[in-house]
Amino acid sequence: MQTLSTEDYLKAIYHASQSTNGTVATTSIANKIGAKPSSVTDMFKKLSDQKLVKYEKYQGVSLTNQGVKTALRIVRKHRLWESFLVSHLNFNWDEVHQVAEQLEHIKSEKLTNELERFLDYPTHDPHGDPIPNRALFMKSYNKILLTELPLNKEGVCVGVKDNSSNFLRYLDRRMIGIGTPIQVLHREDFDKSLHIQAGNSTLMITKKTAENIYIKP
Amino acid sequence: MQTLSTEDYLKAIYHASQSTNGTVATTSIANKIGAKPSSVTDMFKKLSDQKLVKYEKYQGVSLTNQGVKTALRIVRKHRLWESFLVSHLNFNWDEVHQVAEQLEHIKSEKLTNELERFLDYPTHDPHGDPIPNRALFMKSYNKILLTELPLNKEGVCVGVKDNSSNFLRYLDRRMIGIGTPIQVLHREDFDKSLHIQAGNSTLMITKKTAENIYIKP
DNA sequence: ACAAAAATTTAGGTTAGACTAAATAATTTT
DNA sequence: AAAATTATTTAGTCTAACCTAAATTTTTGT
Repeated sequence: MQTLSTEDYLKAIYHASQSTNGTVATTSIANKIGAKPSSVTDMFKKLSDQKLVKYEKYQGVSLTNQGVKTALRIVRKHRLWESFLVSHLNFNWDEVHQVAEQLEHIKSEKLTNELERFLDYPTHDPHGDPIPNRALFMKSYNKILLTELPLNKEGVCVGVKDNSSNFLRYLDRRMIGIGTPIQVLHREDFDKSLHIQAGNSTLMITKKTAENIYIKP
Repeated sequence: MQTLSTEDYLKAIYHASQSTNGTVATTSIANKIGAKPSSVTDMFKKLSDQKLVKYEKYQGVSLTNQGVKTALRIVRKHRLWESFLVSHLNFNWDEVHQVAEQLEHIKSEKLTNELERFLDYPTHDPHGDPIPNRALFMKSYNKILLTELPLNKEGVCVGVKDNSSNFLRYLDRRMIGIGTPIQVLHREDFDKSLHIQAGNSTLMITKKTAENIYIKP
C-alpha cells in the first residue's frame, strides 16, 4: 500500500511532466511539494524501487506506465471531488483545492465510481481541467491562451492556468468564469493590456491576466 | 495539528467509555485499535500531554472535555459520511464503515457543515446511531433490546448493537432494517429463540440475534 | 575549455507511531 | 494472605518521511 506522501509525489511529478517532455528535475518537485531537495532524492529512490518512476542519478525522474496510472487515479479523484464540492456543497471554485487535496487520497473504487455516476459523468472540473474517466482516459479542449485569440473573434473561457485563490477570486470580481464568452476588442501596444468583451461587460485586463486564461475559439 | 492516529485513539476511547463508566483500560483500546498494549500506553501519554485524556499509570484513561469534543467531531463526520454513502452513492449499510473510517479524518468545517445541510440535517445514520449536530449535541432514541420487548407489543427497529458486515447482511436477508415494525409472537423456552413478525413476514430468530437489535417500543 | 555557480546526492540525525521482550503492578485464585 | 495470573509499563528497536551540512556532479558563463 502506498503511503499518503508517495501519492503526493506522483501527482506532483505528473503535473510537472506535462510542461517538460516527461523528465522532471529534483528541485522542481521540491518546490511544488514544499520539501528539501534531499528529501525528494530519497523519495525518487523509493518510487524507483516500486517501479513507479524511472530514475537516474542527477538526471531527474520520469513516470513509468504504472506511475502514470497511479497519478491519473489521484487526479481523477481530485477533480471529481472538486466538482462535487462546487455543484452540491456550495464551495466556490477558489475554495475547493485544499479540501480536494485531502479527499483525493481516500481509497475506495466504489466510492470514486459512484461519485462519478452521482455527478453524471462530468468531463471537466470547476477550473475547466479534464477529468479522467474510469479507464483513465480524458479529453481536453483544443484551447489557446487569451493572448493568442485574434481580434474580434469570439471565444469561450474553458479554463485557467493559474489556479490560485487570488487569481480565481479576481476573475470572479471581473465576472469571468468557465463558459463566459470572450472577445478581444483592442490590444494596447504600449503596455500589452487588452480591452475585452466578457459576457455582457466590457473591461480591461493586463497581459498577465490574459496569459492565464484558456480560450476555446 | 493531530495526526491521523490520535483521532483513531480518541474515537476508540470515546466508544469504549460508553459502556464502562468513563474509564477505559489499555487492553480494551489495544484490541479495538489493533495495536499492542505498549503502543497504547505510549499514545495515552501523548494524549495526556495534549490534555485530551486524564491518564494515571495502571489506572486507564478517561476523556477530558476537550477530548470528548474532539471525539464527537469525528463521530459526527463519520456518521454524516455514512449517511451520504447510503443515501446518494448506492452503498449498503454494511459497506459504509470502512470508507467512513477514512472520510472522518478530512479536515474542513465547511465541508462537514455543508454535507450536513446537503443531507438535510439527518439525526441518525444508516445504523440508527445518532449524529451529533454542529454544537455536538445528539439525541438517541429511548430504545430497548428486542429481547426485552413484551409479547405481542409492537415496536420499531431503530438500531443495531453489532455493526459487523456479517450481521447486517444477515438482517438484510431477513428483511429487517431500520424502521421495520417488529412484534414478538412467541418465545421458545427451550432455546430462547423468538418467533417474530417483522414487516410482512413471520420468522424465527435466535436469542443472539435479538440481543443485537434495538427497538423503540 | 575551465572556473564558478547551481543542482543534486550522500551521510548522519530527528520524530511519530509502531514493535518485542523484560520488568513491574494489580487482580484473582486458592 | 500468598501465589499465580493477568494487565500494564519500561527499555530499547524499527521504519517512513522528513531535515541539515558536506560532498559531488552538472551546467553556465566567459
